[in-house]
Amino acid sequence: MEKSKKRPSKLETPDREKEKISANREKILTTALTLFTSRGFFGTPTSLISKEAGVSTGTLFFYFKTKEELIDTLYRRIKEEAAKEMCRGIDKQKTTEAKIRRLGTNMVEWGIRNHAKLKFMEQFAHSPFVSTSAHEEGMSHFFFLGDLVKDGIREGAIRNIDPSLLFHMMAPALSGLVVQASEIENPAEREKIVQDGLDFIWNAMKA
Amino acid sequence: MEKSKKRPSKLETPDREKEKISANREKILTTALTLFTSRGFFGTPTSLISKEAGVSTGTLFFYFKTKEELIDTLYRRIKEEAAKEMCRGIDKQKTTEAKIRRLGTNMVEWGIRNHAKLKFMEQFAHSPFVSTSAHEEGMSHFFFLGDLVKDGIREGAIRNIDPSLLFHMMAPALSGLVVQASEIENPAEREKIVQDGLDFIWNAMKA
Amino acid sequence: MEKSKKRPSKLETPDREKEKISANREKILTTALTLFTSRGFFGTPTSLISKEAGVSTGTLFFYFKTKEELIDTLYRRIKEEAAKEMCRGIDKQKTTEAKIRRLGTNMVEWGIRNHAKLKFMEQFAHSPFVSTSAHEEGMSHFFFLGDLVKDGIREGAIRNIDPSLLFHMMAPALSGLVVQASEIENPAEREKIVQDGLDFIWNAMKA
Amino acid sequence: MEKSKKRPSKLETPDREKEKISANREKILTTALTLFTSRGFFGTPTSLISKEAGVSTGTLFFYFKTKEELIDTLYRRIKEEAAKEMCRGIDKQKTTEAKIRRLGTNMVEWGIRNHAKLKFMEQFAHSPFVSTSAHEEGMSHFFFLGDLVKDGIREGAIRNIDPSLLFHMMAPALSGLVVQASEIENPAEREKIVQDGLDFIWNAMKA
DNA sequence: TATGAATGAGGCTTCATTCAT
DNA sequence: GATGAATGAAGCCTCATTCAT
Repeated sequence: MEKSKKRPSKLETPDREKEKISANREKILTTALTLFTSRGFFGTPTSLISKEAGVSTGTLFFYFKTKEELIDTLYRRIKEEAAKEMCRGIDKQKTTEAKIRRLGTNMVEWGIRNHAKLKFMEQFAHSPFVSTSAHEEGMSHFFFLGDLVKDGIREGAIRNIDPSLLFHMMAPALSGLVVQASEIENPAEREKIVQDGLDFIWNAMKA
Repeated sequence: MEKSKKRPSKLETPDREKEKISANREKILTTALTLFTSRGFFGTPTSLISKEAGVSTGTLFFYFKTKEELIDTLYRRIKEEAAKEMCRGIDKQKTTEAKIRRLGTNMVEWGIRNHAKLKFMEQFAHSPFVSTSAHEEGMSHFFFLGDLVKDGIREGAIRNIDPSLLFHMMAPALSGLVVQASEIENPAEREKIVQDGLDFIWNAMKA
Repeated sequence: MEKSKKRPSKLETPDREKEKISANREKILTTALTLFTSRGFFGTPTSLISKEAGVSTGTLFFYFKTKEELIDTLYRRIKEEAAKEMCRGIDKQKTTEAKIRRLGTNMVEWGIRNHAKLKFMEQFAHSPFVSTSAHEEGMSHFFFLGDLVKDGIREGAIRNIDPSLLFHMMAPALSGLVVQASEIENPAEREKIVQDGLDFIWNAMKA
Repeated sequence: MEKSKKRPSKLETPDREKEKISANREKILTTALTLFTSRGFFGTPTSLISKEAGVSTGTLFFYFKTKEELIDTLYRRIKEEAAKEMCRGIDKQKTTEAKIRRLGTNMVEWGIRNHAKLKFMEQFAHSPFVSTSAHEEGMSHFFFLGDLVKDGIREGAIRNIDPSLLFHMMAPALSGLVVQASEIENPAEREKIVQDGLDFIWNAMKA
């Protein structure tokens, strides 16, 4: 209704204002991540988040207008980070198979280093607590996957089936692999699992 | 005044009376199923369930001691039904591949006829709202799958990888297929999708 | 969104269901009346109302969906009662002057017997806390006043000025009289004030 | 660093410094006036006032220790202004009637030019949000009215009734007139209404 | 003077659950 | 079996006010 007259930002603050940085804001996000994954969205009162984060209720609602906005922010961030991590080094791979395998490895490695984030994504991937717009934004980061698949089909490396179907079967399978792999401590064993899993996926889709 | 006229216990339903039958009870379960899938567990107050079911709050809590017990009952029922449906006619199939394919077709057909139940399973498969015991009981109905896989590996029909990993990649992939297929109206198109999906899965696991 | 399927009311309950009678409901209304007049709308937390009424928070919100609905109900009731009281015996008066005087006397007497209600009306007559619809309903009970004035003008008993203007000057003047009169204990003195006040009003409007 | 350069105290504003002058302070007062009249006291958070005034929360509380002090200041100012306006040119009128009529005209004209202030006075005239002391100070500006009435009675121009009663009936009637008149755009029509209204009032009180 | 992040008490409302009828 | 009024803990969020910069 009323537009905030956005005072001209001082020179010191460059214009990437979208994501203000603030120690408290970050503490809240980190704490919320942990709590949401371990207790669920409704199982985590905002009062608990602020207490655990060491700030007051007021502070939480100063940074996030609603509880939903908090989870949305978290969701967007993590999806973006995951997507970025996923495609790391993919363009250096020559074959489609190599790309797919690299992508899987990336995901597994990220999942192991970021257990909480992985669980968060698993839990809220289809959750109604996350706004549609956040879901869409989150999804958008993975569009490159669709392209990769289409290219693979065109080149004859991937079986010619509906890319959407392929995506909706491959993604949860990969997800399952990451979860299984990330639960294994021993690096050698884990490597074995990951390779088996990637075989599974690649066999499923290869032409 | 006369208490418990010792109801004639039919042979099929011995008196472990876990599942009392009553019109109101059923109405509550049916209503809850729809509401839970469309609004989520916390988004569905018990008062709404009872109102929509046309009974009083008291009645709901007469049949189910807590809200959790209601969702547990629902979960157990549906998992059991899904498992029963899944293995229908499997023993008549000769090869492992045929069995796997039959199983997939069963699931898809059931998913189409029982959209609400499918969504319910998707939503609450990993949900903390469902008690651990219900989750375990639900899972137990699918043990036969593990056996099927192990047999397949022993026979050399299925690739020799950790059955648990295989299960945790195959199950969500199948799930994805059912969801995708059940969203397609045209039977011919759907059949195509299903076959492609089953190819995907079988290629993934075959030796 | 969803219409309550209004079960067929049992024979014992005649169909004037609009205003359910319930000891608790009445206690809440009475308590709220007192508190609102002495502390204002925002100065009176719902928790205080329920505490003073001797019921739980839940009970208050069982009978009134929101705090606003509570004040609305109160407002409608009191306006209706006041209007009913105001026109008591007016049709028995022959002249317009007699009618106006009778009406004034009625108001004063009612105001003295119902001090809290009088203050409530004074305070919330133009208040934004009361919904527009309640304001309109409340006003509607006083339409007969407009008719009375118009009749008076037609008959030549009242000066020919815009009835709306007349109403908006007479009403608050009468209101002022009631308040002033109701603060006087001694009946004789009070009677004097009332007569002076009515003279004031009648002289103002008479042709 | 140099503190209080001992501002040159103009003769008109001796240093009782009750009313500091500052652009920001004035902006806050103006904004608050508008917001309070359109949204009420409790409906207007201090944060909204400061935002709309284009200053920070801190600044608002620098000039006004509390929210109540803000409304008090506003109330005192407006009452004083209204009273000053009301008696403009009254001493030049010879008869009591002329004085009363002049006073009414003054009020109406001021009310039209200062709609927000008029509404503010209407709304907070009996409000508990305004401190008693502010109410008393505000009232004191209108004492001259009491004197005018008493004089009128002594001279036989005004009917001999309790001046307090008269005041409490006349004031709201006049108030009603101002509101009604100020809602009319057309100057000629308005003039008509004002004259009718003043007739109403004068007839009410004349001997 | 001016800023705006930080505070925390307190307000309104929801909802699972009980129990007398 | 069935009803629905009653309960009260707990949740989300607002907002006046402070204070370090």
